[in-house]
Amino acid sequence: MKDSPEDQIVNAILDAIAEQRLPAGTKLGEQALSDLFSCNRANVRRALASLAAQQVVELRPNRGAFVMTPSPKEARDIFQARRAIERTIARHASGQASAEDIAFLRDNILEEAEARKAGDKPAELRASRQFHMRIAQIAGNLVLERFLSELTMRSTLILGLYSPTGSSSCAEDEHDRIVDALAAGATDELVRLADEHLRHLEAGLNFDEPPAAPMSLREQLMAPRSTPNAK
Amino acid sequence: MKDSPEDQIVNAILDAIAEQRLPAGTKLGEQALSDLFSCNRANVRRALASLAAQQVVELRPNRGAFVMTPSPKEARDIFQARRAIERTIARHASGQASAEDIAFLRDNILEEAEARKAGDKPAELRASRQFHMRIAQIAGNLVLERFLSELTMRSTLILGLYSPTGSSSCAEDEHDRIVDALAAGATDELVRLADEHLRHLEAGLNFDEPPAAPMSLREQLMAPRSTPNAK
DNA sequence: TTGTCATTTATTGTTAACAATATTTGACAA
DNA sequence: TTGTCAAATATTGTTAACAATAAATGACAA
Repeated sequence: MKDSPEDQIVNAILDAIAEQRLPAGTKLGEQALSDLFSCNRANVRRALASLAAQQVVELRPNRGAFVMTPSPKEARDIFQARRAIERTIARHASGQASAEDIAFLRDNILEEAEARKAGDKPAELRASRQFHMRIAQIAGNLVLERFLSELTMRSTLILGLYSPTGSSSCAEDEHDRIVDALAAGATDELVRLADEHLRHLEAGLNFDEPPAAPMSLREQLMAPRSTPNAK
Repeated sequence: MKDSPEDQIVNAILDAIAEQRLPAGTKLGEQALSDLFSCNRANVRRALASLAAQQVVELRPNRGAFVMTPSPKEARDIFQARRAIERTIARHASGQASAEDIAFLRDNILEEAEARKAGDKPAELRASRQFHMRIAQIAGNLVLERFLSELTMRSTLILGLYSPTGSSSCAEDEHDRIVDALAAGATDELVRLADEHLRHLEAGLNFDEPPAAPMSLREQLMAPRSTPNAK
């Protein structure tokens, strides 16, 4: 059961984006990737085509592949779609959660809180994402699960761009109450909480100041310092 | 504004599937495609990777690419997801349709009816699909629009597999009433009609007899006749 | 005839070389 | 210094050849 090199690349990039290690706008050079994963460029190319089909990567002809930079309008669309899908998921998950599911989710909340306290952003984001995805699994619809997977990925990019650092992830007590409703089989309550939860997340965004300029790998390493130019 | 060869292939295949000219299970050979579109295999490969990411094509390692054959369980998931998404779309489209939108939709209904009378299945399917997609455009959410595009594509495959030939497409009077509700801005009514419409479509499926065996291009041309074997 | 197996053929997977296109660099002039 | 332009470099796009794998063919034996 070994993954094809192409899947490896796709998954590695998706993971990196989900944990905000790859910010929006980062250039994904073919050479760099084929070196990293020690495979030929053909595989890299196919992987990038897959990611582009999922709208996670933008393919500019003759320029290369870049991590997608969602516009404010796209951000709105994505969160709107997320609400529609997560509400549906909540409705179908209600009453379907096993004891292990509930245990997993409670444990996951602790994990996220710890990561937040420790200042480990990647771990925090990973836990938060797992929370939402686990509920999707409970709902048992693979199509909705895949859609949500794509949307959480893009949400992470949005948070990285438009979130006044810090408010970027979910309020943990909301997760708490969601598990309570899920365990109690309170469908309407669960749907309401899911919707509210996402509205809060979206409300924390700030589109006023333009997103930080797209970075290349070079610029990330050049240490911007305090731009020593001026008059 | 010319399409890249890769996009051409992707769109040609999507169109063919949407009009049921390419049935589920058809093998998509790399050579055949690169000949058809007179491009190199690298482009074909990337196109197939994109289609696989959209779950419209299945990639079997060392075997090639095949038009996806949705299982009954997948069919259920797909229609469930479609209801969730089209309901949301209906809600957002309500009150947003321009006069041209309504005119287009009314015209589209006629077109579909004519195609049906003429026995032109591809034209009928194309019109029906356009109907749903136009409403998605009115709703103005590109994410939901793309999701629906993928789901209608896969729905067509499902209808081709599990529909007792004939009932395969939408009841036209339902489309009529949907346009009425859309034009009147009757949101709740519109959502209800959309949901019902999809339930009717799904109810017409029959999973009892197994889907026709996966076809290769050869078998499609060999003229199956009445299998002259027996005792 | 019918089933099995080795051989042949076709198809997919991989790699490398080359062409076309951007990007960077550095020289030069204002 | 600052702006512009040409040369140099790096990156993406295309193509062809080869290797690995699966499918089809045909010979052979029962």
